[in-house]
Amino acid sequence: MSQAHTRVPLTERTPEDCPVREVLDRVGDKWSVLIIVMLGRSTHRYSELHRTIDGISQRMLTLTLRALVRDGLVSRTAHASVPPRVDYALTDLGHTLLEPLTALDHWATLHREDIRAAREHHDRAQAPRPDGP
Amino acid sequence: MSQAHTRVPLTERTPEDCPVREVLDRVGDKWSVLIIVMLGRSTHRYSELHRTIDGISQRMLTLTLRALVRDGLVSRTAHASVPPRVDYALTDLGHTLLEPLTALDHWATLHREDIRAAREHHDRAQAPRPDGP
DNA sequence: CAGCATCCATGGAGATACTG
DNA sequence: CAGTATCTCCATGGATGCTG
Repeated sequence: MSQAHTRVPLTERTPEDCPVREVLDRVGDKWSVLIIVMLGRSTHRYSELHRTIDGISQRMLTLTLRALVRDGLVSRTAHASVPPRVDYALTDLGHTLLEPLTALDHWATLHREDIRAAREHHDRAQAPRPDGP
Repeated sequence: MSQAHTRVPLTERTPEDCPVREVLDRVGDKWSVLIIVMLGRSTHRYSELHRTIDGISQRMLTLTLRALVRDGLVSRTAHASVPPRVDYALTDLGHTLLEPLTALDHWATLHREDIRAAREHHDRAQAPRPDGP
């Protein structure tokens, strides 16, 4: 870790140059973060994730897991037992991602109400007036 | 800001309970981060953003800016001059978001090659065999 | 149990043309 | 200059049924 930063603060200007965007492209979808966080706590089987995540379809769970495995963030371990058993766990790489996500989470927890407030304020500002414009 | 953390580490389990997901829902889209980062450096006018972001359509620029303004992350200042001039800037709230985004950026910069490598490795593993399966 | 395959609805996002 | 208005396309994602 000596040359990694050629001083490109956050982004240059194009979506492709931007590392943050790369992460968000992989993890900014609807389910990845949930899964990563779940696996950050402990290893889980497919069915556990399916039950716990609540709202996710088999399709999306499978697709998302595959993507995460492909990117080396999650490991997949299939046990050749009679009722098949597959465990998913965070890789070391996946664990390192947990930290910046936690930072984001702290921000979100601290400011979610600010956003809510701003939005309501803004909506109230030029909202549809009940008795006409 | 004293009771904000009832100890919900990152997510409970549902997408709705999860603050991180809330942020990603607002900022995980294709352009928000780019804009936030641009504005993190300095105030910019509409046309500057449109030129600089490169690839963004007027439609998406407008929509994204509106959403950011609505959420209180960006401020919009219209100067009533002859050629209209509108400046966009980060609000204080927007600036605080810059920090966790920077954390994400550092992670991305550090590990983008790990992901690339993992993906290539994985793709090579059970890739389409040239001479049939 | 742990998926895969298929169909289908939604809306995110680009291209283009027009306006205050 | 700083947007709006339409049209359209396609990726995301849900529901359902089948399989090793």
